Amino acid sequence: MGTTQLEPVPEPKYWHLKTVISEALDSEFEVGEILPNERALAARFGVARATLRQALEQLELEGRLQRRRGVGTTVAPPRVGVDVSTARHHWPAAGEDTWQAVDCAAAVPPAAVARLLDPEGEDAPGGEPAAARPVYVVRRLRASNGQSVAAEQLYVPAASVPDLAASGDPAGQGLARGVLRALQSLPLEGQDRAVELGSARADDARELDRLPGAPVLVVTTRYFSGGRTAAVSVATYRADTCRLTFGDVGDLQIAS
Amino acid sequence: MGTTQLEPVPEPKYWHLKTVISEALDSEFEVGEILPNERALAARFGVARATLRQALEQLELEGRLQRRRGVGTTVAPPRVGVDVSTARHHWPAAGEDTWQAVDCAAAVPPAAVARLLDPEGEDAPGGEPAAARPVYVVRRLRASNGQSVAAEQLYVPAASVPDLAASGDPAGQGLARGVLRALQSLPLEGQDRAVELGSARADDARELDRLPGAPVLVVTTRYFSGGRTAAVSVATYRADTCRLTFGDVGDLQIAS
DNA sequence: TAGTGGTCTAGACCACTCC
DNA sequence: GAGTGGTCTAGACCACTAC
Repeated sequence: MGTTQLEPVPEPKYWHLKTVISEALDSEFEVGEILPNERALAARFGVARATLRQALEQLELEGRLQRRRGVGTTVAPPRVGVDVSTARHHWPAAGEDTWQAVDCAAAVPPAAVARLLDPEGEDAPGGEPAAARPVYVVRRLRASNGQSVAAEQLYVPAASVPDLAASGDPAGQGLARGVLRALQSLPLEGQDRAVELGSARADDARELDRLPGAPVLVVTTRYFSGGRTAAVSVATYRADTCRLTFGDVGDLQIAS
Repeated sequence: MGTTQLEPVPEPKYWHLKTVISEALDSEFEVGEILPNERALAARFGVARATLRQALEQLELEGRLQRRRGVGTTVAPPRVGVDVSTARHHWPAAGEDTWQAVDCAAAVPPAAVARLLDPEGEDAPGGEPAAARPVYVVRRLRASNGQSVAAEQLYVPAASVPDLAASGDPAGQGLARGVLRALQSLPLEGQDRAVELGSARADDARELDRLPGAPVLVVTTRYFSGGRTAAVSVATYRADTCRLTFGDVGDLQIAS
């Protein structure tokens, strides 16, 4: 490309750069191939490194590139589709293949989650503010092709799993499985899902092998039982490598 | 906050800044209020403007802030939930309330869309490569509370709407409505949906009142009819202001 | 015209990975 | 230790909005 000069309404340099590099990725590079380093690329295009980085950041956001500190910038494979459909209502399962329970502890949920668990914000019978009531927090990881693609925290009020207290008090992974098992016995009356853009918290970022603040797709699910919100799941998916799919093909079978 | 010193494993400044500002937004600002300008904020926190901007960018990505050139930075209202559920299969409708048809033209679809329309990549009977066959491209806008939240291009192969050619050849909005009407008469056998992160193309950005490259949620829908993919919709939603909801509450009615 | 956010530069140093 | 991407600085100018 030699059209760097004479832009009548000059688009930003980083935007133009992004286009040029994107086309080069299509025609001259294979998946997994490593690009020249940022200083070399900046020199080649005659821009400051910060400007080049702005273009690379966009391409990484779009899932075209993958950058790793100390290693380099590589051409990313196409995003993997991960199924998050709600065709059949079901509780998070304990012995599931896609999700793996990692840990569980009792904790006070963040305010946003507390609002979902208890929209009216009513106090507990004892007068304790509902928002400050601790809940079980089950942490799970979702893998796909050996890669971690999502980290979830599942918030379960103790009231939703009353028989759990009787079964002693195992810790960590054992407790996680116990909570998931206890949920299975409840009648699931409906669920509710939302997807939005977020940035990875430090702990989720670590489990997803990303830096804190990396862009993620946050999937929030409410599970309804007994006329109440019995559990809330907040799952963060790597936005760079994932495409969330809602399979809903009806009576037709599609190859792909 | 005075814990700027003595970080044993110092987190990045912009990350710390983001946290501090985020807490300030919760406690000291109202929705719609304008913040001090970037130069003033950078001076107040003792960082370079670029560092401050990194924090603001993250907060904008999370939907906490809204920045407009020439105006300032304001506290954003909570994200609006927009329903994209597929509970009942249905074609995009012509006289719908949420979507408004804007335009229509015949064009060659981008390669990614061509692959969805024709997974086998088979040639047309005449020998013309299928990927180069033009399709109707209907552009629609989705508004919510007077704000444009999404821009869509709906790709409809001429083969999907055979009776359309007979009805003359209106232009623009008229053609758009004609294509949508013609789709209604087809039996819809299923649909398929995916959500991923993208950055706004220049034309979509203009219609969404954002800068090119702004983060968007891209919702791709395939409509199946007659054993084929009869149409493909690519809708880009403003990621900063939107939360995509998949209402699927079953037999339960939830307030909120 | 003044003030805002958006772009860009040319440096510097740090954290990390790999050899 | 060499090389990578990540963070940060202190400037500059531009495009846009509002008065």
